[in-house]
Amino acid sequence: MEVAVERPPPAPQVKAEEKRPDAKPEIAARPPMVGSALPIVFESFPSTQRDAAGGINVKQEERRLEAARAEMGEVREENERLKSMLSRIVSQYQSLQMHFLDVVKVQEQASSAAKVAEKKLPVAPAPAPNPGTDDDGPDDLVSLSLGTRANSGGAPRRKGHERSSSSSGTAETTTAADADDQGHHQLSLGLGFARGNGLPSSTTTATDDDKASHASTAPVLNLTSDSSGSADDNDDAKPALAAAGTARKSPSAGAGAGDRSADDEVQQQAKKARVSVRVKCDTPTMPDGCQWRKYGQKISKGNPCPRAYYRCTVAAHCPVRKQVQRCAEDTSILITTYEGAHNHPLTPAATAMASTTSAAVAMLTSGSTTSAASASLVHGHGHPLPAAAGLFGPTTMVSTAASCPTITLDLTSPAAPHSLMHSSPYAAAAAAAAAAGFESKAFPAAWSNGYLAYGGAHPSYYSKSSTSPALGHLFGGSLGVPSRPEQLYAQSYLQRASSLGGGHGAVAPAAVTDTLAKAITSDPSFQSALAAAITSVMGRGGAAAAQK
DNA sequence: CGCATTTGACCTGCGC
DNA sequence: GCGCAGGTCAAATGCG
Repeated sequence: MEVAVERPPPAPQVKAEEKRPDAKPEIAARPPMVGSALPIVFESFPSTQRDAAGGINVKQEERRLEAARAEMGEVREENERLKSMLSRIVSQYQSLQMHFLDVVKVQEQASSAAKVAEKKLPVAPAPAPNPGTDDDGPDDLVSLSLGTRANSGGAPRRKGHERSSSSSGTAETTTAADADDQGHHQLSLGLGFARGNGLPSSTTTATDDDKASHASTAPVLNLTSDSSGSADDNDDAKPALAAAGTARKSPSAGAGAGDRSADDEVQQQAKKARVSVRVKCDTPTMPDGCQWRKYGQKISKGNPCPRAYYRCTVAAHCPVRKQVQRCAEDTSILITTYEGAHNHPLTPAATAMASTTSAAVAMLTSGSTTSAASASLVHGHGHPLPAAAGLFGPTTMVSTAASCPTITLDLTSPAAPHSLMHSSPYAAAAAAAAAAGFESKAFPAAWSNGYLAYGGAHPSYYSKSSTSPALGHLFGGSLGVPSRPEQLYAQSYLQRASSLGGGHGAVAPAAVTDTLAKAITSDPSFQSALAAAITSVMGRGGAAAAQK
């Protein structure tokens, strides 16, 4: 087994990054979140503060300036602490990965010895074990590709809805190369399952898709859910594997699906898993950075609050939908259920949420099927659902009993951020978000200064978004999505390792918690962006380690 | 006037 | 097969 490496070139992920020529891959080299390097706009000291007589209340202004300087100093210190913490996390990750690679090597040696002994057996992929079994071999390595899809130059990009789209002008597949051809970088939300070695099917798929989609400007749909795809892959050998319990029962399932259009199939795949997010929110919908159009409302059984149905309207044919419903027990809690994958560039904040939810979907789908392609998450050992719990922390629930398996990120329970920090940074962020109440929409001066002005440089993204553009700048435009599989791998592995190791892997100082709480109270969508940021940072460390 | 929302009708899947 | 519930459609309505 080897770590699946899908490393697209570090193309700009969002337009925000294009505005930052100084952006560097290392987080430590980034411009500080708050510092003199940033064009801070002192909005809180406008010229209108001058008195009407034309004189200046010098004392008052000086006092304010001093306060602002002190505040900046504090934030700078926090920033330094954060940076040191991140570097520590990265180094710890690297050592963990070295250890992991050692283990992998030992396993590879063992499995190669076993293969020598079983030379008679065909090479065909064995039927996937039940999720949770520990006999995932190296071949079962599955990695998750989340996010930016720059032209990866033939790198495995997709495994799943492999299907010839050449016969239809409504093809839903467009490759990253196409996106580049069209002059925009496709920051998309992809859940790709890439084999750690070989990848014959994905490679051919990419080629086919390239051919088919060159004539099309259809948008990308990257949610590569596993059941159908794997059924397509293996329908001759493992027909029963398609019965993952989530797909609509279709007699024509498989590569030769006759009546079902490609669009339908994509829809089916996108519908398989959902992510439900529970947050305390006073607004009608959770500000997640996307534009939504309401298309229906229903009173569902057991809840007097109506359930609203929204469709993403950022792109014309974006398949993403969400359901919004208030909790029956506590109407201040908003339950937002996301379904599908965006086929268009996202704002950083929306990307963060999308990556969070899609990562949850990845966890879910990796554990909800028995296909070989999705035998388990990344390192493929143990129980996928616990793995999901490890990623998302104690505030996560996974429900696979329903026809549409749903993973619930409960950001309302007042969990203890400090303890959660030990097991999952994401959970810590979620808990911090919960502790912060997720309610304030006001930006304190420290956050509104500079960031808003700077981040607002991309009106095309934020013209109608309900989410502050500040987030885009906060994360440098490059943290929206863990763009490489090893990033998620890194995240998952580090979290697991750190939890196994008694929590010494990702211990955060209390100051970080304070920072989180401060930031989260600044913007309701910060928690999602933060989650993606942590994911990305850790992933970056993982990528750096993988290159060594 | 165009767009978003509302809302009743219709469709589909699932359980009995 | 029937009924129920969830989900979607589309005409009507409201709003800027």
